[in-house]
Amino acid sequence: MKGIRRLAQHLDISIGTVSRALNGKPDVNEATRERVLKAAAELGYVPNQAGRALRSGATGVIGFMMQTGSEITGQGDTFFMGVFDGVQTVFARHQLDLVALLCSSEEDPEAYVQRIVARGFADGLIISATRRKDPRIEFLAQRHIPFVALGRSLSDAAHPWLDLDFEAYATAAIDRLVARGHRRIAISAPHDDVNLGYVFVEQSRRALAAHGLTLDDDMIFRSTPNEAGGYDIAKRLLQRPDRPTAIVLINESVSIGLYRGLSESGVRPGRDIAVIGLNSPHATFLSPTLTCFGLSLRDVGIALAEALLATMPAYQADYPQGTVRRLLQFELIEGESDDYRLP
Amino acid sequence: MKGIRRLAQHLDISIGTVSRALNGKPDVNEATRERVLKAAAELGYVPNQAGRALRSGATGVIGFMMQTGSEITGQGDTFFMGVFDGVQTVFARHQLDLVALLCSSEEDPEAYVQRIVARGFADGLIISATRRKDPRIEFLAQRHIPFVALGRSLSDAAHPWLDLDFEAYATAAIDRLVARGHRRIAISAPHDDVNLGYVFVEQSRRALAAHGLTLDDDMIFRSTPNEAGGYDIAKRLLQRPDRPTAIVLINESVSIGLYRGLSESGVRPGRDIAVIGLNSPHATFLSPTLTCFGLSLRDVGIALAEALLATMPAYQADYPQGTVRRLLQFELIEGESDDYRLP
DNA sequence: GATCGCATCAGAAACGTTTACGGAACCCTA
DNA sequence: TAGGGTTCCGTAAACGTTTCTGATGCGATC
Repeated sequence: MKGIRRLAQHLDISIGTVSRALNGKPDVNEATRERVLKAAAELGYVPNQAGRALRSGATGVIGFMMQTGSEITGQGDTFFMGVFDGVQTVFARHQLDLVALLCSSEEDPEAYVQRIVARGFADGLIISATRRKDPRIEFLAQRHIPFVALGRSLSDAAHPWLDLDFEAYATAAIDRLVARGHRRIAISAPHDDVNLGYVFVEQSRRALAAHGLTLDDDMIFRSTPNEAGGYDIAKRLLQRPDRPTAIVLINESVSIGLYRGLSESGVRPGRDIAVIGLNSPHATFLSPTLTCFGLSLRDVGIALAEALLATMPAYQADYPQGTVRRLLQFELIEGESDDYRLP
Repeated sequence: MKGIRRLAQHLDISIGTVSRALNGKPDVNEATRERVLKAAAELGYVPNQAGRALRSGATGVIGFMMQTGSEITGQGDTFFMGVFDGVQTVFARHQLDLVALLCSSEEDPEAYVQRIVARGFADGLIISATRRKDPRIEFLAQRHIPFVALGRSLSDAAHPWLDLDFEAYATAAIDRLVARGHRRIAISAPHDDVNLGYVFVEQSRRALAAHGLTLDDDMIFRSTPNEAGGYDIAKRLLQRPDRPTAIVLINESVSIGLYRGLSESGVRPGRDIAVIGLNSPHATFLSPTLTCFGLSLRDVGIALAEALLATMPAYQADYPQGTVRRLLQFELIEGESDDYRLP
């Protein structure tokens, strides 16, 4: 005898009642419920996932989809670890378990999502590394699977999403550099396919225009969003006759690579060139310290979790239902890397 | 009509036969199997996870347990991503899905594992951040749950594990520094509770002894295994009258923090002190470049996957059964940080 | 020509849970 | 006392698979 049957037998009670007691259903005597709860704890009873999922369709699991072995997102896992932490603090209140769905770079993300959904693996999904055109979104929206996307897309589907305000970042960084006298400002840019890349370039252009400046194409340094990319940017940048006096970067890895590339030529951030970075947990541990914009990853996670629960009817008591669309703001962390000023 | 029933109806065949055809069972005509496979692909049929798990106990999922929000393991950045990538390349050959089981730091890891197992969530487990005394191991071994531990423990249970050879690292690093004339060598150490901490300190002691040197207690710099810890080490180290001339570190975050702490005082690794680090993907992007020992994270993942499958009877055709216990070796990546030599 | 073995398939039970339904006991009211 | 409501609980069906047990047809064997 196993599972709920064992528990029922032990209490000399029917399995139906045990189930109702455990799930907080109304029609069960409070005294009985106490007994059941106590016995369950003692016997270490945990409902079998498969049985529950099969009958009720609910798994108690939320999946966070992320890609492994991928060079395109450039987010290391300190990023996700921080976000996970935030998500979990919210989910813990609702007995929801968070698991990371690891989609190999060998597999098509859309096929992966379809598989996961068809298998009935999770009650809801958080998808990350959203592309501008992302078929996962249409698929999930059409099937009414509860989900939230970390990153905007071009999709028409009225789906919930959360994103970091890269426009505000571009504006703030450029304004800061212009105020310090810079006129030839370079930016780094990842693949246009991810939203950050597109948005960041366009907004930088507008921010410069607001100061009567233009963003020349050769001031846009495209690269892979990792150390090698940053290193490469440094090399390309240094051999320019009209070398930019400042550069705005889009993640930590690029910053570290750039630092290395510059230092090999004796060029020091903050003294010979101004550098502003983004989302750099190590910012204060680089040398010189990196001026960057960042935010609490935990807060990102919390916002994600709340946005997801807001789409799930089962939680409408706690979270006002609706499709959340929200931009999270960065905060400035001042360092030495942009101390370089021009008259 | 849904699921396998729909498929069976569409083919005018019984559901039993469909199931057997899909699962490669022997007693089904090859022509029928072809038809079933074709129809399944066309209709996009994917077996429901819950149904399958309930009946057969097999989920097709392997869980990689890791802790979030924890300060103790100190494995930051790309460590897990690299490992995942390796694990997946092996699993992909067997239609196994890898998911990361995220155990919040709020929850007791043993309770978490019990919950996951009782729910029948996965067919096998990879546990990381193994402690010297780790109740998860006894629990899993006793229940005969297929699992492999990343990291050794003191457990008597004859369980499979995989670990990095920290002893060899300690020996190699110390030998290298001694050969360069160093006599006052410091080491950094994380919590003794994680195996790395214990093993590393003890082996460093032995390695020094082999050269007629002793490891004084005040040359063991305990710290949290992150940037703040490394920074703190630098500060403590610099105010010593008998300042060590070399230091051996245990991960990348500590190295970065130490670099920062040193540079604030104008002390430069490789010129004023010798530094050797461990497992540092950014090693060549630091300035000066960090001499460190590292290995392919992908290989770690592959070894983990193979060790796990070697414990699962279902895969004995491909992987000789047995309990793998294996130490993975580091390789030296030479940098500038240990250029500092003494006569 | 009866028997056996083999290949192939249909049918049904089982996995552990949730939940719709109905029944028993009890209290209240007319 | 009959009727109706409420509270609590037991029963059984259902979820989508896998797998066990037979059944059928057919060729080979004696």
